[in-house]
Amino acid sequence: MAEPHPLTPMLRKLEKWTRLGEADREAVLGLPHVLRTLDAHKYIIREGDRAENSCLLRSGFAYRHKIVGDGSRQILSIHMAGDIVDLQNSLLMTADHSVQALSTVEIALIPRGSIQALAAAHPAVGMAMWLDTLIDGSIFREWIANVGRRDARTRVAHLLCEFALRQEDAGLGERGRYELPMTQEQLADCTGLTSVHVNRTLKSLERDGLIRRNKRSVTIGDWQRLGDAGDFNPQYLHLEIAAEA
Amino acid sequence: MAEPHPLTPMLRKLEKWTRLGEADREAVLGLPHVLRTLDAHKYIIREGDRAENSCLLRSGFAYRHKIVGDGSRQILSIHMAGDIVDLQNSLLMTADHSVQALSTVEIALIPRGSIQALAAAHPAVGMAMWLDTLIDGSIFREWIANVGRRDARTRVAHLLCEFALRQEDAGLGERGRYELPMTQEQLADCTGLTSVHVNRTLKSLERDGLIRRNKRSVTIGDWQRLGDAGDFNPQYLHLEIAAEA
DNA sequence: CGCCCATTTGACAGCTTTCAAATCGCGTGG
DNA sequence: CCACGCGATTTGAAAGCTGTCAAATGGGCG
Repeated sequence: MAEPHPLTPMLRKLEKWTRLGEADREAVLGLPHVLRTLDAHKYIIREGDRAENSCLLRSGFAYRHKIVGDGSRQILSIHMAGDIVDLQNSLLMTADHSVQALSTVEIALIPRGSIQALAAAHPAVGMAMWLDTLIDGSIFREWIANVGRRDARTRVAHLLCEFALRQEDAGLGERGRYELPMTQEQLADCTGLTSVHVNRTLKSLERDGLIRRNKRSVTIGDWQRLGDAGDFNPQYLHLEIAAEA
Repeated sequence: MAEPHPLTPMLRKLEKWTRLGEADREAVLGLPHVLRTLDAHKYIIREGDRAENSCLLRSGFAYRHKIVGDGSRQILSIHMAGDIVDLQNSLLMTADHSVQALSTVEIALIPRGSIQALAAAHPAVGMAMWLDTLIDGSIFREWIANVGRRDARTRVAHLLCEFALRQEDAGLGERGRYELPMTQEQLADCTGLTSVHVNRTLKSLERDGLIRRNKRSVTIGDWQRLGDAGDFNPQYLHLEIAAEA
């Protein structure tokens, strides 16, 4: 009957690679926070805002993006339940991008000062958060390569593979079939393409039997072939690899 | 006459935003390390390698890159004296990209275990390294937007602006004129273009009076106009902004 | 049932790439 | 001091992937 503690997903995330002591765990759960529920499209943070909070995504999906000079949008990453979306706000003063809800989301806002104090008082927790940031960086690097050097078909297939594994890892489904809560326009903004071309690409992948689509759900017909088509090597997600001395 | 300590640049980097205590400083300088000098083109780390060391770049330039399925290369970031290039190696097990020397470089290799121990024993240093990682991430995000949503001219101009500010910040020159130690092919791999098109773009920027070139040195004729052409907002570099509670 | 947004589709334009070949820059050897 | 060699830079012409513009179709919701 006891509700699980609202920050449990954060603990799960941090303990995926690091073992925390009891005092560390208590300190994490003891973080002050404000719970919010936001509808799809609502902003969680806006580029240029003074960073006040870090944000734990407790349920739902969100995305980070930037608007460039000509007004077009580039999505930088997609986040799902358990992700700590704005850890950089703990140390950087100004948000350099926006974060928006993709679906209805439940979030916990944690004041930056508390995150800093936690890291200072509990180095093991600090290192776990640092590790999370490092993995974030690894995914960003893969996205640079994806939009910079792959053709449309490969980019889209790569993105579909990434979602499959991350959703599976987050316990939200299996890699063979999952919900893709994004419009084709949003997929286009992830891949640096146009929605028109994403549509053609998706249909091409479907025609070739690599995926099947139904509403917003994606079924991967042939994981091996989709991975090949997407030049996908999951190593950059660091799903398995633990940190150790 | 006393040689400056080889790890001094690391201290400079870490103390740019954070104030460290005397014990912290000593701990950083006390890090075990191996000094190396590598010629241009040599690998500092190869994708897939088991990560053993983090690497402080003491002088020279280096770049990180990935090779995608069709064999083409995407450069992920450029590094210059003072940068700590492979901090992610401290916590992640496997290198997900390669790092190569762009010029002759002097590096210091620091065992991952020592970095971890340092972060555990000196939380302030750990947080400074974390902050460095966060800024890295911010630059990666800007690069995603750059290759994903800007046209060739804008991408190249943006890159030139970034180099100008970063070299100035690193104390290697002034923003109005600096050495660009890269071939046009490498510039192409930074921007997701071909070297042919980079060449045309550079000439176009030059023809319009935004830059002048001489060998590998770049003079920025009109900083304002180049910044506009490159849709450049330096905020993402977090050059000024300090962390505070 | 009707509105609105997302998905599709077609024709055409255009930015970049590709493919080659010429020129340039510079260190090396005669 | 000049010729040679090789990688980098330039240039031109043509092809192609992706974007643009419009319009039709489809699906969910009040």
